[in-house]
Amino acid sequence: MIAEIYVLDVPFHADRAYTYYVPPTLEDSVVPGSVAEVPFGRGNRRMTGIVTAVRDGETPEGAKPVAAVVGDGPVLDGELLGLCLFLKEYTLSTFGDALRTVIPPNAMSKIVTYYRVAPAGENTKNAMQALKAAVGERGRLVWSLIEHRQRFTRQAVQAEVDFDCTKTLTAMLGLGLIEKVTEVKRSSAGLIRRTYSLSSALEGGWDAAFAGVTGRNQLKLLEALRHAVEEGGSREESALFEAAGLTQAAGHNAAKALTEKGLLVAAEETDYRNPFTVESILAEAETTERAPKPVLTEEQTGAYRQIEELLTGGKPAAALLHGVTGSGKTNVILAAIDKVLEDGRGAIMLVPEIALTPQTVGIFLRRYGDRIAVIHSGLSAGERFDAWRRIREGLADVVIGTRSAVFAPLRQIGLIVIDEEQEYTYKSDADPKYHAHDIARWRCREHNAVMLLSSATPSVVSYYKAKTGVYRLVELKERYNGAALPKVEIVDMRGETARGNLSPVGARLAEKLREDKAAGHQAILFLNRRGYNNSVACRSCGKSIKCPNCSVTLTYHALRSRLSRIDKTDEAYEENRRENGLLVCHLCGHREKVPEKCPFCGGEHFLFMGAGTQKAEDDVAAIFPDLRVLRMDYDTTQSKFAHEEILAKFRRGEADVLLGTQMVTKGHDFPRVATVGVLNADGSLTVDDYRASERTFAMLTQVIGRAGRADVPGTAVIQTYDPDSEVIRLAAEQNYGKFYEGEIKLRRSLTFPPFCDIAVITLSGEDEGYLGLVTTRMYERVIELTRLDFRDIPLMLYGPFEAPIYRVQNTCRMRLVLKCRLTKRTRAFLAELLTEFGKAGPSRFTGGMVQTRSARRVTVSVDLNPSTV
DNA sequence: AGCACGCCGACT
DNA sequence: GTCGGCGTGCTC
Repeated sequence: MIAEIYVLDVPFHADRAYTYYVPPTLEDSVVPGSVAEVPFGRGNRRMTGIVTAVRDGETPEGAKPVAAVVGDGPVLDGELLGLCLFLKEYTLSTFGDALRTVIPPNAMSKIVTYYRVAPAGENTKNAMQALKAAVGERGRLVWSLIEHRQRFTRQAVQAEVDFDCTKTLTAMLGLGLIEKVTEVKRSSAGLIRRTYSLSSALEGGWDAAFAGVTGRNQLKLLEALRHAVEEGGSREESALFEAAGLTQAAGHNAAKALTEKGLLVAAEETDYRNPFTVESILAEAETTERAPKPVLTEEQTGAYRQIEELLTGGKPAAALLHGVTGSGKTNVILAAIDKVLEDGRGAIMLVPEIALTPQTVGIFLRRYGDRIAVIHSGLSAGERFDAWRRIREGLADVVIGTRSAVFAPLRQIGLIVIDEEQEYTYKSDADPKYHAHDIARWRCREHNAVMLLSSATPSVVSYYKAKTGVYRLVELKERYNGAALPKVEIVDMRGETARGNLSPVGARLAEKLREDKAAGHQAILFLNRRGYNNSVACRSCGKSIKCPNCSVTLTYHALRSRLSRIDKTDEAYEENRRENGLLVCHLCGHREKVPEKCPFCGGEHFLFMGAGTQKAEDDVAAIFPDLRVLRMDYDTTQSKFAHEEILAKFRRGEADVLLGTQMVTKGHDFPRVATVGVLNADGSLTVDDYRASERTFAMLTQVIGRAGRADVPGTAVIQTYDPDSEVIRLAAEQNYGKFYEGEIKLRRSLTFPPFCDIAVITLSGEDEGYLGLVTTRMYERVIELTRLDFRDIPLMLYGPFEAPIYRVQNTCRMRLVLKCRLTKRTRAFLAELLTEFGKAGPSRFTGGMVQTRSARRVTVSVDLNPSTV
């Protein structure tokens, strides 16, 4: 019997099925989807692999035997195995990356290789002598590092020395000083995490604790804990044992001893609570009753009927539910899910971001209760695995979650809903760079299920597919419960600036804020830029201060929550800035003080330009001292539950204004909000991306929809420097149809999606010159291949370009952009390119023109239809 | 990626 | 002479 096995952790160009033979003893357990331990490579090192196929037949020349099968039974069923293979081919990723996306890390046993010091024997002393002779000073150094460790990995040693330690370790291995061990790290069965902390009853803190201990393992454990506490590491049991270099058993003993001495306290807990438990939602709703089946309006019923028809058709299908804000799309979705559940199948509902859509989640939890599994990036590994198992075991059959929830291991899928389908969070930007739409479509085919995209402002690509019959188009045109659309006012900010109003809040918006306050209403202000000032420029030479590692200007962030408002031209103001804030890079996190002198010309005065959310908050507070402002942006939502807390506070009426970035525009439903203000509507239009209009339209439509939901008549004030903009005008009218018509014409004439696909090849490396060389070679190779072996695929090649942000963390990035049609054949071409590059290595790829060694690292990645171009 | 093999220059 | 750095090739 022979098995096809994908070995994990191999580079792209070696990532294929390898043929192993199955020893008779393993014939029962080697099945597709099972995890195998196999010898791989010249050294036959133990690697983890996934069996993708099994068949009878002659053992081919050179096949090695499967060493063992790990875990109980296959980790992947047929569908998910197929999904991994699909992901690999579709996104040009490795099988291993695909696998790790499809299943949670805890679900699979894996093989770990490490070294340990051989038990001291007769020949250790002799070996030490030989060691010195064989590997010299390096051997001594490595030995001193590992001598007292129970076990260690090569990487751990490599991290501490500046030479290649592989040879030294190999020599030690040969001398019998150390031994190599492989171990199967079993999938985690339990979900309880035990953490340790220093006993609070202990007087004298760490010093006292260390004074009370003599045992070596105990000291190691204590030291690891102190390190974790002081450096912010994990205090979780196994992490501590590992950091202390202790085996599980030794760690347990040490921990037990320390606990008995009263020095340590153990706590069994989950890292943090899942905020979306049924209990917490029901408690907030002050009811334990399940939400009843929603009552549909006539129009909603019509929409539902169309979807029902697809659901009962027994064939895979896709539909786009296009409904204006407030038309009750959620009701239609709930009805469709009810139908699917009645038929004994499950449903997946994707949302752009869980933390920003607590209301949607709440609605689903109230309706489906314990049948729901919630999946999002904030889950700890244990929580994620727990949710995954509940789904796989059939305990949960409604899954709601972000992008990765599309992989939920439901046995029978009836419906996959993608809410706010145009959101770019559905595209992954890490390998495998998949789009949730494509995964949903593939799975729906496998399950004869329906993919339902839903949005008030669909992406142009999806709407085109609906218009051309690829998707069924289902439209909702009425705002339900008759709520009127908010009144939209477009304010020309050029006039404001001319009148000397430098505040990001114009006169008209200020007036509305006053009215709202007087009437007891609330307002939302949106500004798509965080920080205080966008950039800081020298008054003498006009140059702005840039990040030393990246090619972007630094943003000024105030450290104190409020800077006192002083006249902008005052020198004292500048001094104030210098003392109370920092320049921050939004790409790499670099921070520095505002310099005393301009690094270019030595000038001593700086201009602080452009307003971010921090400054807007300050200005609003200064203009309206009695308004209570809540700011919600990246900086104020870093702690756990920060989103939820800010939103809850605002909902309870503890603030008058909610001011923030993109995250204030999402589907929150605040009944008391009368006014929404867009402080700078042009910000997203000036971005150099063919979807800039589409994004701006969606964003403005969304913000406008936040105004005046219930009985409060709403107003949206859109401030812009380009009041004639067609996009802004159409968004104000909420006229998607007309926006689409204009946009699709443009896309057709310029050949942009949906009339082509875009593949972006990015090359990155630290040495600029060398990167340029490799990029040129890659460019030439693309031309060669498309003239020869791949003459048949139509494409247009652009570039090489510098990436829009050329340098990030000192790594330069070059790009080749291809307009093409993504077919099997195009993918094969790109795979060939990647394989050649990987096999040959950059040095031969450039024909031997090699520069300094350390710089000779260039990585290539391909992104198909990326979320930003 | 990781490992082994084989080729060169700089040392004892 | 040989150690170790470095390039090359291959992975069932």
